[in-house]
Amino acid sequence: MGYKKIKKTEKAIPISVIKRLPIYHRYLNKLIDRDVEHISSKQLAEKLGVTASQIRQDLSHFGTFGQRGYGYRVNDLAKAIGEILGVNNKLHMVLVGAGNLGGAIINYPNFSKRGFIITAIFDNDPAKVGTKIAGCIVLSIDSLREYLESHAIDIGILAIPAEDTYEIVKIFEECNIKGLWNFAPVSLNLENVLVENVHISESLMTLAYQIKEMDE
Amino acid sequence: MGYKKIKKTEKAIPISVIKRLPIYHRYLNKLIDRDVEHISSKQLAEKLGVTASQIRQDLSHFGTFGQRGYGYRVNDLAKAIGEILGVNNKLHMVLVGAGNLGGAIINYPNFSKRGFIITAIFDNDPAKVGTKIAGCIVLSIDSLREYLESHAIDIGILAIPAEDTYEIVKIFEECNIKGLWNFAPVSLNLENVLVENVHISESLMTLAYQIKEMDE
DNA sequence: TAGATTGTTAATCGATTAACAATC
DNA sequence: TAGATTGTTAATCGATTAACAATC
Repeated sequence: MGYKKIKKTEKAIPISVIKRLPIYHRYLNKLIDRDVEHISSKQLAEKLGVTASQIRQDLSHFGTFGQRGYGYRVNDLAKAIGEILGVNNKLHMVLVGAGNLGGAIINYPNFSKRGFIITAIFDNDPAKVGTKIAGCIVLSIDSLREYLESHAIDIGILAIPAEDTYEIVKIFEECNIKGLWNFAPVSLNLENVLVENVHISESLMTLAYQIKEMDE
Repeated sequence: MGYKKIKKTEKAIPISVIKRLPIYHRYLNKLIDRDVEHISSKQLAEKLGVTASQIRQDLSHFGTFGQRGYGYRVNDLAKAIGEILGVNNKLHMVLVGAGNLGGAIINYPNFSKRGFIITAIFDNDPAKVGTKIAGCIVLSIDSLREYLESHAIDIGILAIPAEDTYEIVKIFEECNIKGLWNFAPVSLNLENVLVENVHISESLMTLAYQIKEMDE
């Protein structure tokens, strides 16, 4: 509970707004690839399954980006949202867990292009230590703390089983990590660390529920 | 847009409530493993980072599950939520994309225990066709349509690149799939298919934004 | 019984949508 | 100019929190 820091800007931006920005950003970049020059909030809304009003309202938190009567220049808007999100800021990350999921994350497309740099991988399986995944060497989990103490790491990625989570999270907390991107099937809520829980199996259960309801 | 079907029960349950149920469910099962017999909404709320009021409000959509002055029997509540979510219903799924992410999904722990059955894997890489992943054979993407037409499949899992998504989604739509669990970096919004978009890279960008804000 | 905690109603808060003047 | 579409304010809608009587 409790704010870590009061923002300087007038009002805090709702997290629901922030969560939509990357979605707008991705689609705008797709439009750039297709050489689309401009788009109205209405057209964008239809493509993304939101309302035009919501897009304009969301953007208004950050400034004015369009032209009345014309819409938005795709290039300009993509760039503006990219800047808001800080897509060009470099963030250093370490991955814990060199299993299937860890491999999938590290191989995720355009990851490094977006400024996300994985500098080391850690695993507790001696058979994996010393091997390379996507050009990055796997280190022993025993060296995680020392590594964090001697490198400036922003984000820890947890791709580990639920039962190992507590122990690993403790190390990250004690080393003052800024954020954790958590794929472990555990809901993390930490006092001093920003956490993004990727609730993979929860999302499947939500889908399953909706299918069940549809069938009556 | 538009509702597919009006629910028979008095009021539709908000999706925000449904999304929290699997989180409660998972933690209750953890408590069962630890032989915890009962828990109050207050205790549960503290552990999960929500309010006690919200937990009681959420549960009240489905009935009454606790005892005043005592709290909830962990076993009973876990079972009740499990039934609401339909965790014992079998759902048949096919996975499209036998890459790292596909492998991670199919190896996700307790997947099949929860009634989620992956019956086939499809890929467009001839080198992968015929191989086995987690005991399941990889078929050619060319046979997806025929497979869907001849088997009762509830959910399609998309673990494919963005550029292949449109083509594959079309097949699923035409074969009247009930739901799609989408890991491709595209926002899907379909008229007649329930979609759960797992916005992996969007969630990282959200975390990155928050870290940037924290640093001012 | 006295203390605790639910289930539920009411109050608050926040987010989405609608509407429209401004203006390109 | 006329038409289109923004940016923004106001209205609506929905979700969360607070409060408390019911009751174990």
